[in-house]
Amino acid sequence: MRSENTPDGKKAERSFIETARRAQIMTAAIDTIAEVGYGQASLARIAETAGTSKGVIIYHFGGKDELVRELVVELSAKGRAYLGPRLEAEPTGAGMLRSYIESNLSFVRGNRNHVLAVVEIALNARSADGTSLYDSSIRDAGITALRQLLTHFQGTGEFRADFDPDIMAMAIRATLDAVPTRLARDPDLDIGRYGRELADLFQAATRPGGNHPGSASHP
Amino acid sequence: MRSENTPDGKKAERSFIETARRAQIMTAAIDTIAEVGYGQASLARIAETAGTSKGVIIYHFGGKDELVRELVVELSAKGRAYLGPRLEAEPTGAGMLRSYIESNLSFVRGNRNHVLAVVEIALNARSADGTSLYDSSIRDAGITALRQLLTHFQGTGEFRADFDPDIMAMAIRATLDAVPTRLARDPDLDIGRYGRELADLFQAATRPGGNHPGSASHP
Amino acid sequence: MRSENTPDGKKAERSFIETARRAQIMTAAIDTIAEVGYGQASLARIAETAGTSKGVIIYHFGGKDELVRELVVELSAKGRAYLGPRLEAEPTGAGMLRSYIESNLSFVRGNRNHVLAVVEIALNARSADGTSLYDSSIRDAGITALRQLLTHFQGTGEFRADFDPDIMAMAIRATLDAVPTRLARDPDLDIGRYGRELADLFQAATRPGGNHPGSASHP
Amino acid sequence: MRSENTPDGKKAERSFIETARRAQIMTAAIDTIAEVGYGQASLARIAETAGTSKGVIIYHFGGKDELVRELVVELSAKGRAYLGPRLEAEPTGAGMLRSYIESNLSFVRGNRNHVLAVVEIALNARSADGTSLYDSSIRDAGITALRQLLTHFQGTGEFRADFDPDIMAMAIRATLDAVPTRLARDPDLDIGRYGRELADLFQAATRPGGNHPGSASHP
DNA sequence: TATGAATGAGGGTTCATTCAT
DNA sequence: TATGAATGAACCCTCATTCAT
Repeated sequence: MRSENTPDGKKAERSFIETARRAQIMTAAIDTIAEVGYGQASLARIAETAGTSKGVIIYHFGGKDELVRELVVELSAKGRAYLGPRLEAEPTGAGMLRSYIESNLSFVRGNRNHVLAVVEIALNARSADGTSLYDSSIRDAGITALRQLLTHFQGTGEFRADFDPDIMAMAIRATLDAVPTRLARDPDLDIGRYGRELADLFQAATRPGGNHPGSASHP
Repeated sequence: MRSENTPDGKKAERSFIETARRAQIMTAAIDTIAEVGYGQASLARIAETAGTSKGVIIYHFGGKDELVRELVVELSAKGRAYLGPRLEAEPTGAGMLRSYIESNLSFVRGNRNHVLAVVEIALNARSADGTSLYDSSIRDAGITALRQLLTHFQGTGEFRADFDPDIMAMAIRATLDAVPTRLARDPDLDIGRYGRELADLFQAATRPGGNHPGSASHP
Repeated sequence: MRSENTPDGKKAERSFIETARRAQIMTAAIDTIAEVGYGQASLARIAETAGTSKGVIIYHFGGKDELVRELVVELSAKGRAYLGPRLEAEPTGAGMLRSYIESNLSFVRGNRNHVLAVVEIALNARSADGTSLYDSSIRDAGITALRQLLTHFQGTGEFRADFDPDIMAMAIRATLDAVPTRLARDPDLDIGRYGRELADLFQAATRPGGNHPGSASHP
Repeated sequence: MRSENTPDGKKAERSFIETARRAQIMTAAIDTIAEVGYGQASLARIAETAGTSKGVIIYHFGGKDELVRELVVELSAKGRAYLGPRLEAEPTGAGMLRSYIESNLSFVRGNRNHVLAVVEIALNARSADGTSLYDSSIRDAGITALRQLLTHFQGTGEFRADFDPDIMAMAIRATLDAVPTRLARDPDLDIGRYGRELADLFQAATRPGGNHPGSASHP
C-alpha cells in the first residue's frame, strides 16, 4: 500500500497522475454508492464504473475502508469551506439560521451524489471490527455548532427562550439530512424553494412572542 | 418453500405451531437487525439468535427478502392500529398534530427494536436487483395522510396558510424518523419530553399570525 | 461455522456423515501439506485433493486455521497414546531412553504424512496476527518430559551426571524431528535401523564412566 | 532484468554502486526473513526495510527466487570460508569433531540473522512449481564432508567402529541446525556453553571402548 | 538505474440458497 | 417440519511481476 506520509511526517507529495487516478476512483465510488447503495457498492463494481480493476483501487487507497474514509473527509472539508463564510456573513440570528439551512441545501444541490454517498456511508459502512467508517465526530461537531448558535440567540432574545436547543438542533439536522434521499428519488426537486420553506418553518419555530404553545397544556 | 396461498387464491390458514415459529424468527430478526445493523444481520446470525437453523427461516419465509418485507408490513400494521384511534380522538388541528407527533414517539418507545430494525431496513435493505426491500408506499401513505391533515387545517384557518404542506409533512416525518437512531445511541432518552418539545416546535411552525417570515424577504 | 460445543458445555455429538467428512478433509490436508508444503497448501488445493470445494472445508472447520490446529491436536493425541505405554513399560533409564527414541521413530514410520504435515505446520503456519498455529506447549511438554527423564536417571546414577539435561534433551528431539524430512526425501529409509543406531548413539552419550571428555579441557 | 553474464560468457563486472545496492537489499531480506519468517517476507516488506521499491529488487536480482537463492549461496560461501581453516588446524579426530561443532555454533552466533534466514528458506521457500529454493546439494556436501570425517577416524581407531557414520552425521547436523531457531526464541542463549556441551555429547557418542550398547540386544 | 503504476492470479472467507433426509 | 450438508458466487485483499517513463 502506498504510504500516506513521508518518513519525516510531512504529507507526501502526490504525482499528477496519482492525483488524477485517485479523483477518478473517488468519483466512481461516489456515483456507485449513490446509485446502488453502500451495501451493493463492491470494489469490483466501483472499479468497473471507474474503468479499472480492483487492484488499482487497493493500490491507490490501500483498501476499501480507506477509500470510504477519504470520501467522508473530502466532503466534510468541502462542506466546511462552503458553509463557513456564508454563516459568518450573517449578522442576525434569524439570518444565520436561514443561511445555515439554505446553504446546507444549496451545498447538497451542488454535491448531490457525494452527499448521498456519504449519507449511505454514515448509515451503513462498518469496518471488519464493527465500528462505523463514518467519523461521528463530524456530525457531532455540526450539531454542536448549531446548538451553540441557537443557544446564543436565545440569550440575546432573538429566539424564544423556551425551546430545548438540543432538540431543535436535532430537528433541523434531521430535516436537512432527509433531503438528499428525497432528491435522489425526485431529481427535479426545487431545492431553492425547499430551502426557503424550511427556513421559514424553523424561523417560525424559533421566533419569540405569541402565547407560546406547549407543555403547559400537557401538565 | 411454503406457499403463501392455497390453490383457490385464499390466504392459507397457518397452524398454531407455524405462527409461533414465524413470530419467534421475526423477533430474532428484529433484535439482530436492531443490534448489529442490517448489513451485519446475516441469516446465520438471525438463526442463531432464534435458536434455529438458516433452513428453517427459508422454509417459513421463502428467503431473507421475504422475512424482511414481513417485518416492515407487520410494523406498519401495528403502527396504524396504534396511531389511528389516537388521531381520531382529537378535535382540533393543533391537537391532532400534537397527538400525531407524541403518539409516534410513544409508539417508538414501545417498539424500540422493531422500529429501529425497520429504519435499518428502509435505509439499507436491497434485493439482488438493487431495489429497496422497503415498500416506499408505506412511507408515502404516512406522508400523504399527514399532508392531508395539514392541508385540511390550513383550509379551516387553524394553521397558517403560507407553508407548503408537503414540505412541512416531510420535515415532521424526517424529525420523527431520526428519533429511533438517537434512542439507540442514548437509551435513557426522555421520549416524553422529546415529544412535547417537538410538538411545541411544529405547533409554533404551523400556527397562524405574527408577521410571517419568509420568502418575501428573499425575492 | 459449525459450533464446536453445545450450549451446556458438553462436546457436541458429531453425526456419522460429519465425522467422515472431517476425516476425509483432514486426510486430504495432511497429504497436501506433506507433499507440497504448508505455504503451497491452499484451501483450494486441499479441497481438490479431497474432491470437494473450499466452502465445505470452511463449513466443517470454520476456517483454515482451525483445520490446521485440529491436525496438530489429533497427531499430538495419537502420539501420546502411542508413546505413553511404551515408555512406562521400561524399568531402566537406558531402556526408557531407547524406547523413547525407537518408539518415536516407529510412530513416525506409521504416521509419515501426518507427522510431516505437522512439522510443516510447526515451522510455517501462522495466523493473521503472526502467531504460530502450532501450540508450542506441545513441544515444550515433550521436551520437559524428556528432560525430567534424563534428570531422574542422572540422580540414580544410571546416566552420567555431567551433561546438561536440557541440552541433551534438545539434541535428542532435534535429531528425531529431522527424521520425517529425511524420510520424505528417501522413502526407503530403514526406520528400524535408524532407531537402533540413534538409541545406541544417545546411550553412549549418556552412560556414565570412561574418562569423561569435556569442558575441563577448554578453559 | 540485468543480465548476469556478458555476451562473451565471462562474469560481468559489477559496478560499485550495484554491489552496494545488492548488499543493501540482501541485508534487508535477511533481516526481514529472520524477523517475520519466510512466509511473511513479501517483496514489499523487504523493499520497505531496504528503503527502496519492489521494482529495484526485481531489477537487481531478476525475481524473488533469485534473491533468495543468492542468500543461500552467500551464506554457504561464508560458512565454508569460516569453517575450513578451523577444521584443518586440528590434528586429532576428536579435535576435529569438537572444532566442527563449536565452529559451527560460533558461526551461527556471528551470523545469527543470516543463518536464521537460510534456515527459514531451507524449510519453507519453494518456487511456483513446488521445488525448494534451497539447493540441497549444499546440505548434502556438508553432510558428506562430515561423514567422511567420521569414517576416516573410524578407520584410524579414534572413533568406535560400530556406529553408522551417515546416521551419526545426520544427528550432528540436525542438532546443530536446531540451534538457530532456539537462539531466535532465546537471544540470551550461551552459545559457547552450548557448543562445549554438544561437543562433549558427540565425543562421548563416538569414542571407542566401553562394552558397546546397542544393536546386540536388538538382533 | 530506478520508480510508480498497473495487472491478474490466487488467497481465505461470507453468505443466501438448495437439497436430501 | 426441520435439519445438516453442500454449493457457488461474490467479497476484499496480497502478491510477484510487468511496463512505461
